[in-house]
Amino acid sequence: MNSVMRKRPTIHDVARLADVSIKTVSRVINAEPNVQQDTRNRVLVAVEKLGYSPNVAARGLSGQRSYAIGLVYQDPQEFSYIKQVLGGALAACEQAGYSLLLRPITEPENRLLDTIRDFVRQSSLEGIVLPVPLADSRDVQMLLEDLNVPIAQISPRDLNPNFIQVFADDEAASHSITSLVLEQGHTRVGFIKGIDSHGATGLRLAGFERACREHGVTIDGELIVSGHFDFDSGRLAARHLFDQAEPPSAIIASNDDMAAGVLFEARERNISVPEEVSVVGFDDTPLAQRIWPPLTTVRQPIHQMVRSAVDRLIKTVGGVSIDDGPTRFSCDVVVRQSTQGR
Amino acid sequence: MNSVMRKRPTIHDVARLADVSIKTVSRVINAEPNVQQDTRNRVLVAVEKLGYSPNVAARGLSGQRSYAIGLVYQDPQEFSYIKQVLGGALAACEQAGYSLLLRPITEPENRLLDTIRDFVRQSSLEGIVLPVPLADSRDVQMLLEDLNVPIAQISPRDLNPNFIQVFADDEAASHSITSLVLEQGHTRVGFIKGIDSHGATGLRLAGFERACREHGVTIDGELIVSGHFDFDSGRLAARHLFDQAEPPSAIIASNDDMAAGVLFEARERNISVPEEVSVVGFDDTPLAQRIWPPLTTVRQPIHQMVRSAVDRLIKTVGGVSIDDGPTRFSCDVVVRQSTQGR
DNA sequence: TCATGTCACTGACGCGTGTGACAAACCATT
DNA sequence: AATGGTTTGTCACACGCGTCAGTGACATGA
Repeated sequence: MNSVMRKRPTIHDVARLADVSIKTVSRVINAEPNVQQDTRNRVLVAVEKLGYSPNVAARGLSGQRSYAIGLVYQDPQEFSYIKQVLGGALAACEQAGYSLLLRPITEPENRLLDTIRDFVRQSSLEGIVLPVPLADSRDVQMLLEDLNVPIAQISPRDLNPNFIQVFADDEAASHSITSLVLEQGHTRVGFIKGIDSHGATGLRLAGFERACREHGVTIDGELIVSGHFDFDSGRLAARHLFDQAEPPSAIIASNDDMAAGVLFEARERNISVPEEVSVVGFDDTPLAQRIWPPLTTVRQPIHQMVRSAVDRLIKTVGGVSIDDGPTRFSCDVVVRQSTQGR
Repeated sequence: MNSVMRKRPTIHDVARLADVSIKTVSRVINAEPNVQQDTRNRVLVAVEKLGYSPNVAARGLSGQRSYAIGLVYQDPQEFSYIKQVLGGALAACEQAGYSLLLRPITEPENRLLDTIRDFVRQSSLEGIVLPVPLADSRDVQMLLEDLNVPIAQISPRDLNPNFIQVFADDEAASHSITSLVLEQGHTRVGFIKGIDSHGATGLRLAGFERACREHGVTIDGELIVSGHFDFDSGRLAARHLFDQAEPPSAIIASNDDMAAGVLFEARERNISVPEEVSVVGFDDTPLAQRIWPPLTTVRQPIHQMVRSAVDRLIKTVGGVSIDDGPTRFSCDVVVRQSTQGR
């Protein structure tokens, strides 16, 4: 241990160097008004010189704040969704000087509330980000309301102007991609729904149905099957569709993982894609480009959505009142090789 | 705002309820000796009753600690590796009452050191977890040594008994899976290396070569090509191998993403897998089960590896000296349908 | 001239916890 | 009865920052 033990500079060191009081330094750091320009400059120079950054612990202790927000998510097989949520949340937190704490949920449902309560307590969280499907849990909402912790919901089912909410425009996206398929001449189109409790599930189905109506294609109830947003349920659904007397010539899955299941099942049955059946997914996960054929799919701006939500969450906990209400983001259709006309 | 504003209980509240001094509560909480059993129990009951947990900010402020460790990682396309690293690190942190802070790296190399320095400073990190390839950066190592922050390296290239390091037994794993292929009768086996700076790259190649020697198969330098651990480089490497006068009947890729590239390229050329060429990967990512055919691959116990590393990191920063040195974990071969005998 | 208000800045205090010195009470063993 | 260890309590202080009351200095208007 021959290296010099440099202690972290404190606000006092800065104050001494800039020849002002610590309060003035504090004002500069926190961008408060009422500081003369040249005083402000002196302080900033001193901060730079010492490499000062405020001690989060002390700041939190004194201000009764933690500058921490939490992200609670269900730990899925296909992780790319959460990866993007994470990225967006981190970006927002970093910019605002907050730290982001993670809590993946794997426990059975009954321990969920305790887990979240402990999470909030232990880390004194000031806010919580809830992606689907947790965003929809009434219990969780009530718990956090009770704990007085504001939440940001990512794509929840129910609109609520009192909460911070962001959505992808699932109905429009589904309408776009369905129209694409219909305009390629498909008339029997299968649709694989997601989990009913997801808000996106209903909207994606609605967009599908609207596109069908607009293109004068009759909707066959037999062609609408349920899935659970995972690979296996996609396979199962595909099996169901392929086994019909008059199977569809195109299948729209509500996410990429299920679309991958469809491709897998088609492959097992020697049904060629896209020649015999077109397949589309949702989400544009990395998987979409790695399977064969590469998936035509819809890309949601998840990163930006979450970033926007967390920005607002941070403003809220910081005492700035906002009135944006729920925000809806538009999606892009990404055409690849799993679709073709007939 | 009609809900009662319950304040967080403090150590004083616990002391009052248990009818002891705060010092004694502190002794119990921090597992210090010299507390009688029934006193300890009284305190624990009070803690339970109040739902008390020590204020991290105050504790950190007082003890000059932050109870935070950081995870710095390069943000790759294929995220499942980091997902597991994250899981292992979180598990270790949660158990020890630490919080884990994340810093994905997307910036150009030259800002890397500044980014890490800021990260450590701002959050007063007590330790840092470095997965590959960051674990290998000499610059980063020196920076953190200079900042006096211990590091845990996940699968670094160079053995160093002074650092906390964990490894998968890549040589043995590669030997196993290569033997599997050779015993199926393949004699021309292609091998796609990873990035040279990765420690695993050399070891996986070594295991491959040892298996070849043991099975009396001559190693053709033409069949060993380089990749970068990503899908595109896997495709490129496959192109190179398929274009040879005498192409291999089996290809071993150093990770799943590259193996997926091989499958993709084979598919584009109508080369059937596994009938005409067997393909194996490494890592057992979710992708391995979703592409067609499902990949024979190697599963590393990444979660456990990281958990063990972070456990030791936390012990180290907590002042407990450890003498385990680098630890090596064994891997499992997962046989699926991308390989067959000839 | 004086009252009033605004601006720039100061300094003591408190946030909740850990630490360490010290003392008091209790216990078991000589 | 003397000794020494164990258990518990008391008290003061430190940690670094935000808060808040308060102090001059200066300008404005009556």
